[in-house]
Amino acid sequence: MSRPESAHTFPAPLLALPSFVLFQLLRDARRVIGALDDEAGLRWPHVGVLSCLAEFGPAAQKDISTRLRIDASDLVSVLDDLERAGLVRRERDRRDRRRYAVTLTPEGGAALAGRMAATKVLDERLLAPLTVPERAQLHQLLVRLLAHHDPEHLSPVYR
Amino acid sequence: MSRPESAHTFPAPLLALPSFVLFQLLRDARRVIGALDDEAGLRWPHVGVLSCLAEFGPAAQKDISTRLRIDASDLVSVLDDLERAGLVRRERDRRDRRRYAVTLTPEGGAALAGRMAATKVLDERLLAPLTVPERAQLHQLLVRLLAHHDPEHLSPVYR
DNA sequence: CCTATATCAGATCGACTGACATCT
DNA sequence: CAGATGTCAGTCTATCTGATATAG
Repeated sequence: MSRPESAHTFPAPLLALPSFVLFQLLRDARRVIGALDDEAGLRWPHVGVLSCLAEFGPAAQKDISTRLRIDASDLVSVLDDLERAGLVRRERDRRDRRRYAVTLTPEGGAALAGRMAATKVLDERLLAPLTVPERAQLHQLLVRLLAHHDPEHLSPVYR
Repeated sequence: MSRPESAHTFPAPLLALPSFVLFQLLRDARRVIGALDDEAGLRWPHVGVLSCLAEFGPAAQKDISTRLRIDASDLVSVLDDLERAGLVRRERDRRDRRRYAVTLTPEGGAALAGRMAATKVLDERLLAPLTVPERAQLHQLLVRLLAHHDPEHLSPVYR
């Protein structure tokens, strides 16, 4: 009659909350994508920074911090890692010597390209249960949601 | 002509990855829902446990751990918190004295109800940019994705 | 002098690992 | 005995707070 509640089903009231489903999906995804992280030594903030530089060109740490919504203090060690690996360079901005001009190296560009390709494969696996139009629909809805969030009203303000 | 790239837009290649959009949405949501956490002293694992007990009745810690996909060792301190707050009770299972029978108290039920109501409000705010049918569509797609994930194949196995 | 940028030290949380006592 | 259950100690990442040195 009624479907048996397996030991793996979540409580229905939680599944009724979109934010909970979102959260669980991401926990699952982290275990898959986390494998990529360990492999290359690049975790998500590293990839974010590389992508940021590739897309928008050299930037000060504050710019990267604001755009990726990462705390500026946390960015320091990420850039240390990337610089040590030769994927970015930190050069003082001569116009404003408080700032660095963080630039992507060719090696950084290559590392990013490889990582993006691998991630794309995992993303397809993540959406595999859906039909192609459904995947597009879901992706579009998620992007719209994210776009409508007002970064100015998010606390804390990424310093 | 072309839309100006504000200092707040993410790199387009990242936005093309559903997993990235998912991740960012959740980071935003966490700041909103996190306010609830601090207020009541109940964080997400606490709410998960309460909901689990309300939905499926008294359970051993192993059962809760498996169902919520939380590590059994992490569950210990969560239950300590809940027990100290009088929201659950730990009673030894007389049939198998390795196990506890964790039961929800009336106070636990009340705390859960209040929290779920508050969370529902925040979830509606999260989906506010979408029309009502779009919200249903999004939610349904997310639930289907989560349902198709095979918990058995997720590592690590929640001990 | 006040602000902005980058940095450091430290705290918290969720997730994970390994070891261990107790019970079946 | 082996295996299951609950617990403890400790690691790691992401996030956040507060303080500080340097530059505009």
